[in-house]
Amino acid sequence: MDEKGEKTVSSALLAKICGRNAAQIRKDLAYFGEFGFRGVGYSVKDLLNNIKKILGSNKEWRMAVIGVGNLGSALLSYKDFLKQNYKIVAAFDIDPPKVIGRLSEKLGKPAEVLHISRVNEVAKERKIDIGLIATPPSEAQGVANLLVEAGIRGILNFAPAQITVPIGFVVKDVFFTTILDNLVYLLSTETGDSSDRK
Amino acid sequence: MDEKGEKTVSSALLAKICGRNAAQIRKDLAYFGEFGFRGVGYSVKDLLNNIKKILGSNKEWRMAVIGVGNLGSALLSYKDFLKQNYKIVAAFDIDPPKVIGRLSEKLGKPAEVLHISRVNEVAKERKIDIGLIATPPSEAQGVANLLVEAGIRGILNFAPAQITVPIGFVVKDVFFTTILDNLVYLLSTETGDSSDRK
DNA sequence: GGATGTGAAGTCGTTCACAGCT
DNA sequence: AGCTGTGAACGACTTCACATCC
Repeated sequence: MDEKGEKTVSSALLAKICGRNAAQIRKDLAYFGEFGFRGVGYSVKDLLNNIKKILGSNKEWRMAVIGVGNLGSALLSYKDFLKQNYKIVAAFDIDPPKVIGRLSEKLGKPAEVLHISRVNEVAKERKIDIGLIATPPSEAQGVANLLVEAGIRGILNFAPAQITVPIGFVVKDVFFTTILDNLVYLLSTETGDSSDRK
Repeated sequence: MDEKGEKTVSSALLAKICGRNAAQIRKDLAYFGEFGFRGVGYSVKDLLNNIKKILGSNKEWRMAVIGVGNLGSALLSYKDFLKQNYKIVAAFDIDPPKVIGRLSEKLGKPAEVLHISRVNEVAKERKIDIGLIATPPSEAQGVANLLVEAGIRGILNFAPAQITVPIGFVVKDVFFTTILDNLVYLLSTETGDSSDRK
């Protein structure tokens, strides 16, 4: 909307777009502050900024990929689709030489992949906020421990393994198999519902 | 538990394992039928079968990967971690020759990747139930249309694009960026909460 | 007039607590 | 005695509806 030059937006319009109730939109926004103007709506620009502040996407988040196999490579090349404020600033693997060769072929330039043992040092240097675990499941907890030691507070875990971290750290799992199970449930109940529920 | 030879399990134990309330477990199970025995608990074997039936994981689900780039390759090699009842039975791309070379190197055997134009024909032959879209976002809707035409009712969409399908078809998105946004929100609220909420 | 912010009402899901079966 | 299945109590979230302000 901002790009389209829209100046204001109403809760009713936002609700329509998101497929929710307008009161829901207002309640949720009002929870974080008074962003709107009665009789007018919300300033698109201000609302955007406020939401960014709320979600933490006003600051740059620096990420490292750990495990440069198929999935890790996909993440590295996926970076074009990441929002501006996410940056992949390092890649680690247990066998960088092997991986670098494969990656360089693909990317057409020598890729930098560091040995996992350097996480601690590099985390400080490059101010890494978040680690993306893309290792085999057997290594996931070990890698998580290294990340915790390195003071990296956020972990996005792609390995199909349960990971635990001390309080103060946050892990979020990306288990596509769970979503697949969900899809299959919907398919087998045969309701013919095409919506995308949680 | 079944593998460990456990014969029965109580809602209290299941609740502990899942970190939920025991009544919740009972209510949820009771919704689908009367699986338990008063004074005893649930038969592990029976419960397992019943849950499989409910979730639709008692039947084999045949899947195709569409788009064999980094992500698609990752999916193809991920198959070891898939449950027994999920099978990847085909891979499609717009440029199979190129992809096959790259894949074969990796897998050490000539990989079979078909041209996307053959989806319709192959979907019937191989009884494909589910399509995994791993193309660039710009191609996602087009591929979805092909899958729909081919009568593939389930789509797991990895491309960062919104896809719509006719009623009777089901799309589930795997947007790891959404989970990343969520992680970042938790990190920036600084609550130090390490749990893995929805 | 028109859209927000918000108490009040309503709805939905969770937990309690116990009757009933093994 | 033990544990399920479930009505009733409870709590949380959603929607309504309107006073309030631009």
